[in-house]
Amino acid sequence: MNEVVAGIRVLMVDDHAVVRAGYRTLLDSAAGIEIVAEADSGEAGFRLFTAHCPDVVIMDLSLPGISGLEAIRRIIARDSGAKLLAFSMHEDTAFVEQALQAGARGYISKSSAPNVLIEAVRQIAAGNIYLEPEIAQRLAFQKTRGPSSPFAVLSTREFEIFCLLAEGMNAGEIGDRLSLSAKTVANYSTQIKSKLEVSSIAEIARMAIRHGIVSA
Amino acid sequence: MNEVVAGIRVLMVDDHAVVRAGYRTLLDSAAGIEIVAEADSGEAGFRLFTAHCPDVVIMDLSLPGISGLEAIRRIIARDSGAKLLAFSMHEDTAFVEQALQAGARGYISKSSAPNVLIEAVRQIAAGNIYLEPEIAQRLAFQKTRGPSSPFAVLSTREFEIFCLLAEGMNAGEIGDRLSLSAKTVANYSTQIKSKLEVSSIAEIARMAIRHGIVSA
DNA sequence: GATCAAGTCGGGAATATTTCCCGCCCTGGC
DNA sequence: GCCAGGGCGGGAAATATTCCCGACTTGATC
Repeated sequence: MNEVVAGIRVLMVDDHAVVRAGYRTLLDSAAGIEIVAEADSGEAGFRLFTAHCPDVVIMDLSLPGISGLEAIRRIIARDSGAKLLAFSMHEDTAFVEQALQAGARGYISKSSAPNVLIEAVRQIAAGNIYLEPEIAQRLAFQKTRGPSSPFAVLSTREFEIFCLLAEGMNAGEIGDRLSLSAKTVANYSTQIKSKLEVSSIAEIARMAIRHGIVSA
Repeated sequence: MNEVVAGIRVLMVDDHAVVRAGYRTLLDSAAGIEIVAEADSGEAGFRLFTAHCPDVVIMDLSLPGISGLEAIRRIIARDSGAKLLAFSMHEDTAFVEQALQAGARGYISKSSAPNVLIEAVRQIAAGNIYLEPEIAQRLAFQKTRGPSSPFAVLSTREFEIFCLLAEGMNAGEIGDRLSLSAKTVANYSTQIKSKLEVSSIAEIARMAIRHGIVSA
Protein backbone atom coordinates (compact mmCIF):
# COMPACT_ATOMS: atom_id res chain seq x y z
CA MET A 1 0.00 0.00 0.00
CA ASN A 2 1.75 3.02 -1.35
CA GLU A 3 0.57 6.09 0.45
CA VAL A 4 1.77 8.42 -2.27
CA VAL A 5 -0.59 7.09 -4.87
CA ALA A 6 -3.52 6.78 -2.45
CA GLY A 7 -6.59 8.89 -3.32
CA ILE A 8 -7.25 12.31 -1.88
CA ARG A 9 -9.34 11.75 1.24
CA VAL A 10 -12.08 14.34 1.46
CA LEU A 11 -14.43 15.44 4.24
CA MET A 12 -17.50 17.25 2.99
CA VAL A 13 -19.49 19.57 5.25
CA ASP A 14 -22.83 20.85 4.01
CA ASP A 15 -26.22 20.90 5.62
CA HIS A 16 -28.11 20.03 2.43
CA ALA A 17 -28.20 16.29 1.94
CA VAL A 18 -28.98 16.63 -1.76
CA VAL A 19 -25.97 18.84 -2.31
CA ARG A 20 -23.76 16.35 -0.53
CA ALA A 21 -25.18 13.48 -2.54
CA GLY A 22 -24.68 15.35 -5.79
CA TYR A 23 -21.11 16.28 -5.10
CA ARG A 24 -20.37 12.83 -3.71
CA THR A 25 -21.27 11.11 -6.96
CA LEU A 26 -19.36 13.78 -8.81
CA LEU A 27 -16.19 13.46 -6.75
CA ASP A 28 -16.34 9.71 -6.37
CA SER A 29 -16.36 9.43 -10.12
CA ALA A 30 -13.20 11.51 -10.31
CA ALA A 31 -10.01 9.52 -10.26
CA GLY A 32 -7.97 9.79 -7.10
CA ILE A 33 -10.64 11.46 -4.95
CA GLU A 34 -12.49 9.70 -2.19
CA ILE A 35 -15.07 11.14 0.18
CA VAL A 36 -14.32 9.57 3.52
CA ALA A 37 -16.92 11.41 5.57
CA GLU A 38 -19.83 13.83 5.38
CA ALA A 39 -21.14 16.20 8.01
CA ASP A 40 -24.26 18.34 8.10
CA SER A 41 -23.08 20.87 10.68
CA GLY A 42 -19.98 22.71 11.76
CA GLU A 43 -19.86 20.79 15.01
CA ALA A 44 -20.06 17.42 13.30
CA GLY A 45 -17.57 18.61 10.71
CA PHE A 46 -15.05 19.44 13.39
CA ARG A 47 -15.52 16.09 15.12
CA LEU A 48 -15.16 14.18 11.86
CA PHE A 49 -12.09 16.19 10.97
CA THR A 50 -10.32 15.10 14.15
CA ALA A 51 -11.55 11.53 13.64
CA HIS A 52 -10.56 11.12 9.99
CA CYS A 53 -7.76 13.59 9.37
CA PRO A 54 -8.87 14.08 5.75
CA ASP A 55 -6.54 15.57 3.17
CA VAL A 56 -9.07 18.16 2.13
CA VAL A 57 -12.19 19.57 3.78
CA ILE A 58 -14.94 21.02 1.60
CA MET A 59 -16.78 23.44 3.85
CA ASP A 60 -20.07 25.15 3.16
CA LEU A 61 -20.04 28.60 4.70
CA SER A 62 -23.75 28.84 5.40
CA LEU A 63 -24.39 26.21 7.99
CA PRO A 64 -26.87 25.89 10.80
CA GLY A 65 -25.38 25.95 14.26
CA ILE A 66 -21.85 27.29 14.22
CA SER A 67 -21.13 28.98 10.95
CA GLY A 68 -18.79 27.68 8.32
CA LEU A 69 -16.33 30.43 9.15
CA GLU A 70 -16.35 29.40 12.76
CA ALA A 71 -15.84 25.75 11.80
CA ILE A 72 -12.86 26.75 9.66
CA ARG A 73 -11.45 28.69 12.57
CA ARG A 74 -11.74 25.72 14.89
CA ILE A 75 -10.24 23.27 12.46
CA ILE A 76 -7.33 25.59 11.78
CA ALA A 77 -6.87 26.06 15.51
CA ARG A 78 -6.59 22.29 15.85
CA ASP A 79 -4.38 21.79 12.80
CA SER A 80 -2.97 24.88 11.20
CA GLY A 81 -1.97 22.83 8.17
CA ALA A 82 -5.51 21.71 7.40
CA LYS A 83 -6.46 22.10 3.76
CA LEU A 84 -9.86 23.73 3.55
CA LEU A 85 -11.90 24.56 0.51
CA ALA A 86 -14.69 27.01 1.30
CA PHE A 87 -17.73 26.95 -0.87
CA SER A 88 -20.88 28.96 -0.59
CA MET A 89 -23.62 30.62 -2.52
CA HIS A 90 -22.21 34.04 -1.84
CA GLU A 91 -20.46 35.75 -4.67
CA ASP A 92 -19.52 38.75 -2.58
CA THR A 93 -15.80 39.21 -2.21
CA ALA A 94 -16.23 40.09 1.46
CA PHE A 95 -17.10 36.47 2.13
CA VAL A 96 -14.14 35.26 0.13
CA GLU A 97 -11.77 37.53 1.99
CA GLN A 98 -13.12 36.37 5.30
CA ALA A 99 -12.90 32.71 4.39
CA LEU A 100 -9.29 33.06 3.28
CA GLN A 101 -8.47 35.13 6.33
CA ALA A 102 -9.93 32.38 8.50
CA GLY A 103 -7.57 29.88 6.92
CA ALA A 104 -9.29 28.46 3.86
CA ARG A 105 -7.00 27.56 0.95
CA GLY A 106 -9.62 28.02 -1.71
CA TYR A 107 -13.06 29.34 -2.48
CA ILE A 108 -15.62 28.31 -5.05
CA SER A 109 -19.26 29.25 -5.36
CA LYS A 110 -22.09 26.78 -5.52
CA SER A 111 -22.80 27.79 -9.08
CA SER A 112 -19.39 26.63 -10.22
CA ALA A 113 -19.05 24.10 -12.98
CA PRO A 114 -18.56 20.54 -11.70
CA ASN A 115 -15.03 20.21 -12.95
CA VAL A 116 -14.08 23.38 -11.11
CA LEU A 117 -14.80 21.59 -7.85
CA ILE A 118 -12.65 18.63 -8.84
CA GLU A 119 -9.85 20.87 -9.97
CA ALA A 120 -10.06 22.87 -6.74
CA VAL A 121 -9.84 19.75 -4.60
CA ARG A 122 -6.79 18.52 -6.52
CA GLN A 123 -5.03 21.86 -6.37
CA ILE A 124 -5.61 22.23 -2.67
CA ALA A 125 -4.56 18.66 -1.96
CA ALA A 126 -1.37 19.43 -3.83
CA GLY A 127 -0.70 22.30 -1.46
CA ASN A 128 -1.75 25.11 -3.77
CA ILE A 129 -4.51 27.58 -3.29
CA TYR A 130 -7.47 27.71 -5.63
CA LEU A 131 -9.89 30.50 -6.37
CA GLU A 132 -12.45 30.63 -9.10
CA PRO A 133 -10.93 32.70 -11.88
CA GLU A 134 -13.74 35.21 -11.84
CA ILE A 135 -13.59 35.73 -8.10
CA ALA A 136 -9.81 35.86 -8.13
CA GLN A 137 -10.00 38.62 -10.71
CA ARG A 138 -12.46 40.63 -8.70
CA LEU A 139 -10.37 40.25 -5.57
CA ALA A 140 -7.20 41.25 -7.33
CA PHE A 141 -8.94 44.20 -8.90
CA GLN A 142 -10.27 45.41 -5.60
CA LYS A 143 -6.89 45.03 -3.99
CA THR A 144 -5.23 47.35 -6.49
CA ARG A 145 -7.77 50.03 -7.14
CA GLY A 146 -11.36 49.94 -6.01
CA PRO A 147 -12.12 50.66 -2.40
CA SER A 148 -11.79 47.29 -0.75
CA SER A 149 -14.93 45.91 0.78
CA PRO A 150 -15.83 47.92 3.86
CA PHE A 151 -15.72 44.67 5.80
CA ALA A 152 -11.99 44.27 5.28
CA VAL A 153 -11.53 46.29 8.46
CA LEU A 154 -13.29 43.56 10.42
CA SER A 155 -11.44 40.61 11.88
CA THR A 156 -12.79 37.11 11.25
CA ARG A 157 -14.61 37.05 14.53
CA GLU A 158 -16.03 40.51 14.03
CA PHE A 159 -17.28 39.68 10.56
CA GLU A 160 -18.93 36.54 11.81
CA ILE A 161 -20.75 38.40 14.55
CA PHE A 162 -21.61 41.13 12.08
CA CYS A 163 -23.44 38.58 9.93
CA LEU A 164 -25.42 37.19 12.83
CA LEU A 165 -26.35 40.64 14.06
CA ALA A 166 -27.58 41.47 10.58
CA GLU A 167 -29.77 38.40 10.65
CA GLY A 168 -31.52 39.69 13.72
CA MET A 169 -29.91 37.72 16.53
CA ASN A 170 -29.15 39.35 19.85
CA ALA A 171 -25.96 39.07 21.84
CA GLY A 172 -27.21 36.16 23.91
CA GLU A 173 -28.25 34.09 20.93
CA ILE A 174 -25.00 34.79 19.12
CA GLY A 175 -23.05 33.86 22.23
CA ASP A 176 -24.87 30.55 22.41
CA ARG A 177 -24.26 29.86 18.76
CA LEU A 178 -20.55 30.67 18.88
CA SER A 179 -19.90 29.46 22.41
CA LEU A 180 -18.96 32.91 23.63
CA SER A 181 -20.27 34.87 26.55
CA ALA A 182 -23.01 37.33 25.69
CA LYS A 183 -20.72 39.90 27.19
CA THR A 184 -18.02 39.28 24.63
CA VAL A 185 -20.52 39.47 21.81
CA ALA A 186 -21.81 42.77 23.14
CA ASN A 187 -18.28 44.11 23.22
CA TYR A 188 -17.70 42.95 19.65
CA SER A 189 -20.94 44.56 18.63
CA THR A 190 -19.77 47.91 19.88
CA GLN A 191 -16.43 47.41 18.17
CA ILE A 192 -18.09 46.50 14.88
CA LYS A 193 -20.33 49.54 14.90
CA SER A 194 -17.33 51.70 15.56
CA LYS A 195 -15.27 50.16 12.75
CA LEU A 196 -18.11 50.38 10.24
CA GLU A 197 -19.09 53.83 11.46
CA VAL A 198 -22.72 53.05 12.07
CA SER A 199 -24.70 53.54 15.23
CA SER A 200 -27.50 51.02 15.03
CA ILE A 201 -28.15 47.41 14.28
CA ALA A 202 -30.58 48.49 11.57
CA GLU A 203 -27.72 50.09 9.67
CA ILE A 204 -25.71 46.91 10.08
CA ALA A 205 -28.56 44.96 8.56
CA ARG A 206 -28.90 47.37 5.64
CA MET A 207 -25.19 47.28 4.99
CA ALA A 208 -25.14 43.50 5.03
CA ILE A 209 -28.04 43.35 2.60
CA ARG A 210 -26.52 45.98 0.33
CA HIS A 211 -23.43 43.80 -0.01
CA GLY A 212 -25.27 40.55 -0.42
CA ILE A 213 -23.97 39.15 2.87
CA VAL A 214 -27.46 38.30 4.06
CA SER A 215 -30.71 38.31 2.15
CA ALA A 216 -33.42 40.79 2.90
CA MET B 1 -65.05 87.81 -8.80
CA ASN B 2 -66.79 84.51 -9.15
CA GLU B 3 -65.29 82.09 -6.72
CA VAL B 4 -66.75 79.08 -8.46
CA VAL B 5 -64.74 79.54 -11.63
CA ALA B 6 -61.54 80.47 -9.78
CA GLY B 7 -58.60 78.12 -10.38
CA ILE B 8 -57.70 75.26 -8.09
CA ARG B 9 -55.26 76.68 -5.58
CA VAL B 10 -52.45 74.20 -4.93
CA LEU B 11 -49.77 73.93 -2.28
CA MET B 12 -46.85 71.75 -3.29
CA VAL B 13 -44.58 70.17 -0.71
CA ASP B 14 -41.40 68.49 -1.92
CA ASP B 15 -37.82 68.83 -0.82
CA HIS B 16 -36.36 68.69 -4.31
CA ALA B 17 -36.38 72.13 -5.90
CA VAL B 18 -36.05 70.70 -9.39
CA VAL B 19 -39.06 68.49 -8.90
CA ARG B 20 -41.07 71.43 -7.67
CA ALA B 21 -39.96 73.55 -10.60
CA GLY B 22 -40.84 70.84 -13.07
CA TYR B 23 -44.28 70.22 -11.69
CA ARG B 24 -44.88 73.94 -11.28
CA THR B 25 -44.42 74.63 -14.98
CA LEU B 26 -46.49 71.59 -15.72
CA LEU B 27 -49.39 72.54 -13.48
CA ASP B 28 -49.26 76.24 -14.24
CA SER B 29 -49.72 75.41 -17.90
CA ALA B 30 -52.84 73.43 -17.08
CA ALA B 31 -56.04 75.41 -17.22
CA GLY B 32 -57.66 76.13 -13.89
CA ILE B 33 -54.74 75.12 -11.70
CA GLU B 34 -52.56 77.55 -9.83
CA ILE B 35 -49.70 76.81 -7.47
CA VAL B 36 -50.06 79.33 -4.67
CA ALA B 37 -47.21 78.11 -2.50
CA GLU B 38 -44.31 75.68 -2.31
CA ALA B 39 -42.63 74.14 0.71
CA ASP B 40 -39.51 72.05 1.04
CA SER B 41 -40.32 70.42 4.36
CA GLY B 42 -43.24 69.06 6.30
CA GLU B 43 -42.99 71.85 8.85
CA ALA B 44 -43.05 74.57 6.21
CA GLY B 45 -45.82 72.73 4.41
CA PHE B 46 -47.98 72.76 7.49
CA ARG B 47 -47.35 76.48 8.09
CA LEU B 48 -48.13 77.36 4.49
CA PHE B 49 -51.26 75.25 4.61
CA THR B 50 -52.64 77.27 7.52
CA ALA B 51 -51.54 80.49 5.84
CA HIS B 52 -52.96 79.84 2.37
CA CYS B 53 -55.78 77.34 2.85
CA PRO B 54 -55.14 75.78 -0.56
CA ASP B 55 -57.75 73.66 -2.29
CA VAL B 56 -55.31 70.81 -2.81
CA VAL B 57 -52.00 69.89 -1.22
CA ILE B 58 -49.52 67.80 -3.17
CA MET B 59 -47.38 66.10 -0.57
CA ASP B 60 -44.17 64.19 -1.13
CA LEU B 61 -43.97 61.34 1.35
CA SER B 62 -40.19 61.24 1.60
CA LEU B 63 -39.29 64.50 3.24
CA PRO B 64 -36.47 65.56 5.52
CA GLY B 65 -37.54 66.54 9.02
CA ILE B 66 -41.04 65.35 9.76
CA SER B 67 -42.12 62.80 7.26
CA GLY B 68 -44.78 63.33 4.66
CA LEU B 69 -47.10 60.98 6.56
CA GLU B 70 -46.65 63.05 9.67
CA ALA B 71 -47.32 66.25 7.74
CA ILE B 72 -50.52 64.74 6.38
CA ARG B 73 -51.54 63.75 9.88
CA ARG B 74 -51.01 67.28 11.16
CA ILE B 75 -52.82 68.95 8.34
CA ILE B 76 -55.78 66.60 8.71
CA ALA B 77 -55.75 67.26 12.45
CA ARG B 78 -56.05 70.97 11.67
CA ASP B 79 -58.61 70.61 8.92
CA SER B 80 -60.17 67.22 8.47
CA GLY B 81 -61.56 68.32 5.12
CA ALA B 82 -58.16 69.09 3.64
CA LYS B 83 -57.64 67.60 0.21
CA LEU B 84 -54.29 65.91 0.08
CA LEU B 85 -52.62 64.17 -2.82
CA ALA B 86 -49.74 61.99 -1.69
CA PHE B 87 -46.98 61.35 -4.13
CA SER B 88 -43.79 59.44 -3.65
CA MET B 89 -41.28 57.24 -5.34
CA HIS B 90 -42.56 54.19 -3.52
CA GLU B 91 -44.63 51.75 -5.51
CA ASP B 92 -45.25 49.51 -2.53
CA THR B 93 -48.89 49.29 -1.59
CA ALA B 94 -48.01 49.50 2.10
CA PHE B 95 -47.12 53.13 1.58
CA VAL B 96 -50.31 53.77 -0.31
CA GLU B 97 -52.42 52.21 2.40
CA GLN B 98 -50.67 54.24 5.05
CA ALA B 99 -51.05 57.49 3.13
CA LEU B 100 -54.76 56.91 2.62
CA GLN B 101 -55.16 55.86 6.22
CA ALA B 102 -53.49 59.08 7.31
CA GLY B 103 -56.06 61.07 5.34
CA ALA B 104 -54.75 61.48 1.81
CA ARG B 105 -57.40 61.56 -0.93
CA GLY B 106 -55.11 60.27 -3.61
CA TYR B 107 -51.77 58.71 -4.40
CA ILE B 108 -49.55 58.89 -7.43
CA SER B 109 -45.97 57.82 -7.89
CA LYS B 110 -43.21 60.06 -9.11
CA SER B 111 -42.92 58.06 -12.27
CA SER B 112 -46.47 58.90 -13.30
CA ALA B 113 -47.16 60.51 -16.62
CA PRO B 114 -47.55 64.31 -16.38
CA ASN B 115 -51.22 64.32 -17.25
CA VAL B 116 -51.88 61.86 -14.44
CA LEU B 117 -50.81 64.50 -11.96
CA ILE B 118 -53.10 67.08 -13.50
CA GLU B 119 -55.99 64.67 -13.58
CA ALA B 120 -55.36 63.71 -9.96
CA VAL B 121 -55.37 67.32 -8.82
CA ARG B 122 -58.65 67.99 -10.64
CA GLN B 123 -60.32 64.88 -9.28
CA ILE B 124 -59.28 65.61 -5.75
CA ALA B 125 -60.28 69.26 -6.00
CA ALA B 126 -63.68 68.04 -7.16
CA GLY B 127 -64.00 66.01 -4.00
CA ASN B 128 -63.21 62.62 -5.49
CA ILE B 129 -60.36 60.34 -4.63
CA TYR B 130 -57.71 59.46 -7.15
CA LEU B 131 -55.36 56.52 -7.34
CA GLU B 132 -53.17 55.53 -10.22
CA PRO B 133 -55.01 52.79 -12.05
CA GLU B 134 -52.18 50.32 -11.63
CA ILE B 135 -51.86 50.92 -7.92
CA ALA B 136 -55.62 50.88 -7.44
CA GLN B 137 -55.70 47.48 -9.09
CA ARG B 138 -52.99 46.08 -6.90
CA LEU B 139 -54.68 47.44 -3.79
CA ALA B 140 -58.03 46.02 -4.79
CA PHE B 141 -56.46 42.69 -5.62
CA GLN B 142 -54.71 42.47 -2.29
CA LYS B 143 -57.89 43.39 -0.48
CA THR B 144 -59.80 40.49 -1.95
CA ARG B 145 -57.33 37.66 -2.07
CA GLY B 146 -53.61 37.97 -1.54
CA PRO B 147 -52.36 38.30 1.99
CA SER B 148 -52.51 42.00 2.61
CA SER B 149 -49.24 43.72 3.29
CA PRO B 150 -47.95 42.66 6.70
CA PHE B 151 -47.89 46.33 7.60
CA ALA B 152 -51.63 46.60 7.46
CA VAL B 153 -51.68 45.62 11.12
CA LEU B 154 -49.77 48.78 11.97
CA SER B 155 -51.48 52.04 12.73
CA THR B 156 -50.31 55.19 10.96
CA ARG B 157 -48.09 56.16 13.84
CA GLU B 158 -46.66 52.69 14.18
CA PHE B 159 -45.86 52.47 10.49
CA GLU B 160 -44.15 55.83 10.56
CA ILE B 161 -41.96 54.81 13.49
CA PHE B 162 -41.35 51.47 11.82
CA CYS B 163 -39.86 53.26 8.80
CA LEU B 164 -37.58 55.40 10.90
CA LEU B 165 -36.41 52.43 12.96
CA ALA B 166 -35.62 50.62 9.74
CA GLU B 167 -33.49 53.54 8.63
CA GLY B 168 -31.36 53.16 11.71
CA MET B 169 -32.66 55.89 13.99
CA ASN B 170 -32.95 55.31 17.71
CA ALA B 171 -35.88 56.21 19.93
CA GLY B 172 -34.45 59.57 20.90
CA GLU B 173 -33.83 60.67 17.32
CA ILE B 174 -37.26 59.53 16.24
CA GLY B 175 -38.84 61.35 19.15
CA ASP B 176 -37.09 64.56 18.13
CA ARG B 177 -38.17 64.13 14.55
CA LEU B 178 -41.81 63.47 15.38
CA SER B 179 -42.04 65.66 18.46
CA LEU B 180 -42.75 62.73 20.74
CA SER B 181 -41.03 61.68 23.89
CA ALA B 182 -38.37 59.04 23.45
CA LYS B 183 -40.40 57.06 25.93
CA THR B 184 -43.40 56.96 23.66
CA VAL B 185 -41.28 55.92 20.72
CA ALA B 186 -39.75 53.11 22.78
CA ASN B 187 -43.23 51.91 23.68
CA TYR B 188 -44.27 52.00 20.03
CA SER B 189 -41.15 50.11 19.10
CA THR B 190 -42.07 47.28 21.43
CA GLN B 191 -45.61 47.30 20.08
CA ILE B 192 -44.39 47.20 16.47
CA LYS B 193 -42.09 44.24 17.10
CA SER B 194 -44.95 42.42 18.73
CA LYS B 195 -47.37 43.11 15.87
CA LEU B 196 -44.86 42.12 13.21
CA GLU B 197 -43.65 39.16 15.25
CA VAL B 198 -40.00 40.04 15.15
CA SER B 199 -37.65 40.48 18.03
CA SER B 200 -34.94 42.77 16.75
CA ILE B 201 -34.46 46.00 14.90
CA ALA B 202 -32.37 44.15 12.34
CA GLU B 203 -35.41 42.11 11.36
CA ILE B 204 -37.42 45.29 11.09
CA ALA B 205 -34.81 46.67 8.72
CA ARG B 206 -34.79 43.51 6.60
CA MET B 207 -38.55 43.46 6.44
CA ALA B 208 -38.68 47.09 5.37
CA ILE B 209 -36.11 46.49 2.66
CA ARG B 210 -37.82 43.33 1.46
CA HIS B 211 -40.97 45.36 0.89
CA GLY B 212 -39.29 48.33 -0.67
CA ILE B 213 -40.17 50.65 2.21
CA VAL B 214 -36.59 51.76 2.65
CA SER B 215 -33.63 51.15 0.44
CA ALA B 216 -30.78 48.95 1.52
C1' DG C 1 -76.10 60.51 23.85
C1' DA C 2 -74.12 56.55 25.99
C1' DT C 3 -70.85 53.22 25.19
C1' DC C 4 -67.07 50.80 23.40
C1' DA C 5 -63.00 49.82 20.65
C1' DA C 6 -58.92 51.60 18.85
C1' DG C 7 -55.35 54.83 18.49
C1' DT C 8 -52.21 58.15 20.62
C1' DC C 9 -49.20 59.60 24.27
C1' DG C 10 -46.31 59.07 28.17
C1' DG C 11 -45.07 57.92 33.34
C1' DG C 12 -43.05 54.15 36.64
C1' DA C 13 -40.25 50.44 37.54
C1' DA C 14 -37.86 46.28 36.54
C1' DT C 15 -34.69 44.30 33.15
C1' DA C 16 -31.67 44.02 29.56
C1' DT C 17 -28.40 46.00 26.59
C1' DT C 18 -24.70 48.98 25.33
C1' DT C 19 -20.67 51.17 26.12
C1' DC C 20 -16.15 52.16 27.88
C1' DC C 21 -12.50 50.60 30.41
C1' DC C 22 -9.66 47.24 31.93
C1' DG C 23 -6.73 42.91 32.03
C1' DC C 24 -5.34 38.36 30.41
C1' DC C 25 -3.97 35.02 26.97
C1' DC C 26 -2.07 33.55 22.61
C1' DT C 27 0.25 34.00 18.11
C1' DG C 28 3.16 35.74 14.58
C1' DG C 29 6.51 38.84 13.18
C1' DC C 30 11.02 41.28 13.95
C1' DG D 1 12.75 38.71 23.86
C1' DC D 2 9.42 42.03 22.68
C1' DC D 3 5.63 44.04 20.71
C1' DA D 4 1.26 44.46 18.00
C1' DG D 5 -3.03 42.58 17.19
C1' DG D 6 -6.67 39.51 17.77
C1' DG D 7 -9.67 36.99 20.90
C1' DC D 8 -12.10 36.77 25.28
C1' DG D 9 -14.59 38.49 29.09
C1' DG D 10 -15.29 41.08 33.87
C1' DG D 11 -16.86 45.68 36.22
C1' DA D 12 -19.59 49.61 36.32
C1' DA D 13 -22.18 53.30 34.49
C1' DA D 14 -25.19 54.83 31.10
C1' DT D 15 -29.07 53.64 27.95
C1' DA D 16 -32.63 51.08 26.03
C1' DT D 17 -36.30 47.94 26.29
C1' DT D 18 -40.20 46.00 28.14
C1' DC D 19 -44.51 45.57 30.62
C1' DC D 20 -47.97 47.77 32.99
C1' DC D 21 -50.69 51.45 33.74
C1' DG D 22 -53.88 55.65 33.06
C1' DA D 23 -55.56 59.70 30.36
C1' DC D 24 -57.38 61.56 26.39
C1' DT D 25 -59.61 61.58 21.49
C1' DT D 26 -62.11 59.92 17.75
C1' DG D 27 -65.37 57.29 15.33
C1' DA D 28 -68.59 53.67 15.22
C1' DT D 29 -72.60 51.55 16.91
C1' DC D 30 -76.65 50.85 19.55
